Amino acid sequence: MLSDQELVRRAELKELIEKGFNPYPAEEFIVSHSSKEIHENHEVFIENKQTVSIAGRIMAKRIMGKAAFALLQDSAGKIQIYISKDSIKEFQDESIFEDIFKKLTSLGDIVGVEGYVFKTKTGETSIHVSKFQILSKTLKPIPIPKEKDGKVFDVFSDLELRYRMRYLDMIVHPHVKDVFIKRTQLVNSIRNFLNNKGYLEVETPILQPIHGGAAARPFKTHHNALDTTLYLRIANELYLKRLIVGGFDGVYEFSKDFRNEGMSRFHNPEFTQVELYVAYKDYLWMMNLVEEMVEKIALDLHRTTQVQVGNNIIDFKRPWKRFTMYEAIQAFTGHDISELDETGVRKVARQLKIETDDTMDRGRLIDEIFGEYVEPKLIQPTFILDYPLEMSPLAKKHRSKPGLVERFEVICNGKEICNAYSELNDPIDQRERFLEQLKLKERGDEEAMELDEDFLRALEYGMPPTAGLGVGIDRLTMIMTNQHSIQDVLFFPHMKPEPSNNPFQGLLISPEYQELLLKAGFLNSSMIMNQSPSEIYEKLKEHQPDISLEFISAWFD
RNA sequence: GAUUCCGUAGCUCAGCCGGUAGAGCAUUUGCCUUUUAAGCAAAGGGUCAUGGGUUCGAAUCCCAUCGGAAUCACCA
Repeated sequence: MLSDQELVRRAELKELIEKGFNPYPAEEFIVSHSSKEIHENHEVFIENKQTVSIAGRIMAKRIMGKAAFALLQDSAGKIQIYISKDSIKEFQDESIFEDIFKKLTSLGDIVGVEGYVFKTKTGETSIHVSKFQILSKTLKPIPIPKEKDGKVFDVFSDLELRYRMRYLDMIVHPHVKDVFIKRTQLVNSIRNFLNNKGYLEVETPILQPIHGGAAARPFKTHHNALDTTLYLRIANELYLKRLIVGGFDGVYEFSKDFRNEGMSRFHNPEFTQVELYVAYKDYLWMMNLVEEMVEKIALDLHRTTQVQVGNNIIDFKRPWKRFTMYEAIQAFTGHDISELDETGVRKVARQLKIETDDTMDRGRLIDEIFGEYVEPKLIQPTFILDYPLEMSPLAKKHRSKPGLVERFEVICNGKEICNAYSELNDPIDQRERFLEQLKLKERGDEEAMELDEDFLRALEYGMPPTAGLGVGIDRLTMIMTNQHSIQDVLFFPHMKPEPSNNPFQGLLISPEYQELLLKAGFLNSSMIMNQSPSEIYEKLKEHQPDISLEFISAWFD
């Protein structure tokens, strides 16, 4: 069903065609200036009565009989146009104003105009239009907010619709684009930084027969020709390390990774990391690189190391604070757990009112204490180093502290933004760590890592000592652009699939029974699949007594 | 998964101790040649998320379902 406004626009479209105007012309429209360029040079342009041509979307229309003002929005901003019977009659037929602009141009339509720059009585730089043309007719009304004295009216604020229809969101809220421009600048900043260091950007498989490199549940798919199971990668770590084995000194990849887990303002099923591996380096060296790189990102994006995030100002200026995990826990809880065994740590955890259970080993307990008492309090970028071995099956054992690995994370604004190790390159130790993971898997840990024989084989051929790093691009972008939710730094955040016009999609049910189902309160396929055939039978019987249970059961096949 | 809140016109929202569905913007028509939330005059537009219950009567009260948001939990 089309709304009255949609019907009106379709009628306008028809009339345009009947009058001989193509509402979607093929020819190039030559744009001479952007709205921004005109505003920036308005004094010169006005003095010279500079002729400009500009294209964009009509965002406001104010008609006063034989003259009118409209706001044109292009990718750079907005500019007012003035169009009247007199302003165009020298170059085009008067009817272009009377019929086309006044009657057949709607808010949201994309138009092209030509004219000279001038200033109105009220002092607004505008274009005095001599030629007007519709370049694309819109069929749906656009929820345009109004603005006066800094107050905004009728903001298009439905988050679901904004995320589902990001194109509409950005038309209506152009500033949304700024976040994404910053995101690309951030990626470019990292890429330039790593390229300047001489590291090679590479691509590795997204479809993997064994999902490795992280602890997470994967998305599973199937390759028909080979009749094998494949997984969307949860990380690319093990492939990049194979490249280090193969002889590259430094490789990195911007990697879309996929994790089949819950969603929140910090989690999207697909997200982006940059991973970097550098041969002959260790995690201490990597800390300096991270500091330098993130400081540079802040400078590239903001020309200062200080970034406003929520109520805090975060300063990325080097050097950042460094704590070992034990030091951090002692600093924030007063407990020194460095010498305690599992029982001792559990006792401390209980004192700190942390819920514990018997499946938690020492490493997990420490992580809980850290996550509860330390992480949320670290606002300024802070290195936490030397993690318990149990939680890091791919990290090298600490050179001097038994039970720990050479690993660091950077915590910023209460969240992890990167993770790095001196990479484990001892193939025998690595095999043992994988076997530990298998034991966890047998105990029901769905996120324990798989044993990857080919990766072990690669290590057996020898991997140089290597430092590795993973940086969460989405979370870093959230901090660098002061966004509260990961959905605000992804153009198209994951959403539940939109209900289609056929609510019973995926089920073989004829239209007459669909009607019956709707009448009985079954609105879509999931509501049907959640019920047993006999439950549905009982309900449908009330509306249509002669229906049979067998008939309904067939829908489930 | 838990708790709380929300779903009324294209957009933003009001109406909710039960009694004929409202406003502004948007849309349509008329007037208006420097307006800027333009103005003035008029008109059209709603299965009040869905299904059921209570009732003489439900947008309003109750139950269930669907969808969304926030916080928490999960995400080493």
